[in-house]
Amino acid sequence: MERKEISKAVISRLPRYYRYLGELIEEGVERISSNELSARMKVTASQIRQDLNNFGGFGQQGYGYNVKYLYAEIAKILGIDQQHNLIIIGAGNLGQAIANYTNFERRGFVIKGMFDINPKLIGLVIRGIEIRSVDDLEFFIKENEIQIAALTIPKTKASEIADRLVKAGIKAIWNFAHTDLVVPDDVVVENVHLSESLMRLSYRVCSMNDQAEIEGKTSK
Amino acid sequence: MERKEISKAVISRLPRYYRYLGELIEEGVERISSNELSARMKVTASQIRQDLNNFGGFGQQGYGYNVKYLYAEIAKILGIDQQHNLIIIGAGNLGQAIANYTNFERRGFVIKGMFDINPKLIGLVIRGIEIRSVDDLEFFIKENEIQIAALTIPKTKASEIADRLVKAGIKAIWNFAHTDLVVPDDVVVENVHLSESLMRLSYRVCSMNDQAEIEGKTSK
DNA sequence: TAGATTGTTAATCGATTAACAATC
DNA sequence: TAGATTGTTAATCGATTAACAATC
Repeated sequence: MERKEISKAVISRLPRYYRYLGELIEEGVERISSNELSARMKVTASQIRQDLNNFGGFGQQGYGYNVKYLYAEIAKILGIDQQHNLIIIGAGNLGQAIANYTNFERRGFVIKGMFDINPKLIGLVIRGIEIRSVDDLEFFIKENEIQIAALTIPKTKASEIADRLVKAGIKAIWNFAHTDLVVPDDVVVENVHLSESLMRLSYRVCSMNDQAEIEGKTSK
Repeated sequence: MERKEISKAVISRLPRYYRYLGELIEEGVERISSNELSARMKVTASQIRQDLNNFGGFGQQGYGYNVKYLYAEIAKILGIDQQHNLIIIGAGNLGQAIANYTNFERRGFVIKGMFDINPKLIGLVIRGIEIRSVDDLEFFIKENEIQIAALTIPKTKASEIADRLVKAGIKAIWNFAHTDLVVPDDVVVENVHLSESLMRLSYRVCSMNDQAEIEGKTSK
């Protein structure tokens, strides 16, 4: 069964399609054409059709796409129709923010436990999730069939913990630490580097300022 | 003064270069060739040279790049050699996580205030930053020359607050709400959509599983 | 059936990589 | 000077957009 490799660009657009389709369902819209969706999402209709056709023909000529059907299909593609067991390592503000975000659960991401090294935090319960000692990490992962670990700890500890996670058989790391983790090929790492995001923002603010200056000088 | 438009891909790589150069400085490395850096960062040397040459010739033939100099130059390009005044709107866990992250300050991002609508939070002080009522938003922005607003509030309130921010003269929004904000062309929006990041992770975990299954069937 | 809109192929555009002359 | 490595041009690769035949 030959599986065409899907480009990263396509995959990263899928969640956004999913979000818009969810909104359409809430609005009670039953069907939508690539053209209408294109206008809403500010992407080309061509791109929408190309992206979707990587996974199959979900539409119908002359009709468009059935919103609910497409929504469900994208959920399947993203794997959010299945349950994913998750742990959070690092029970600081960021870890707690994730633990408190109930929407993840609606997408099948079930937070089974939190871990920290701070004795003051260990034993606390957040939204029904207990904070445990990192000493119990390996045992807990196996016992609870944990697939994903969110890493919300300082970068100094990150690679050490990542190694332990890999050895314990974790499938994926959602990495918030400001460092690039080195893991085997069959372990997925998704980085959320907030400081890099903020720097990109800074660049754009500055280049916007420069532009305004130039225009101010030349036109008026 | 003709400014060549720099592609988004290049800009999004700059913070990563910056991070690696910072690590090299810590290690006491004085100079580095595009080839050595390429090996560390797992990108091609060609890409490094191309990326940097968008902004000027920072290297020297036969020598490579001076680490400290390049580090400082990238800081200038990103605008993190300047101070940026920032506010956080939404003093929940995520807002507090950002407020507590002292590294932002080292890059010139100074958090001047936090805002919330919850009376229980208003008046609290986090790391010297007071939580204020959103009623005071417009006054505070003008009084404190705020350029950037981090939006860590639920999506239902996001566009209303975004409109107020734009009217109050904010230059950039760091948007953590799960919605696309509509703002004028001269206002920058940088999105951090955590749920979309988690869905991408989910996709990759699932396609990894599929692959393992296929290989399991065909090879052994 | 006629009109609408998809699925898909072809054309274009942009980004990455390779190659090498310039130069420290 | 000879060796190393950049800056930059050319070649390749991939992603986006346009076009249109297929078909509901």
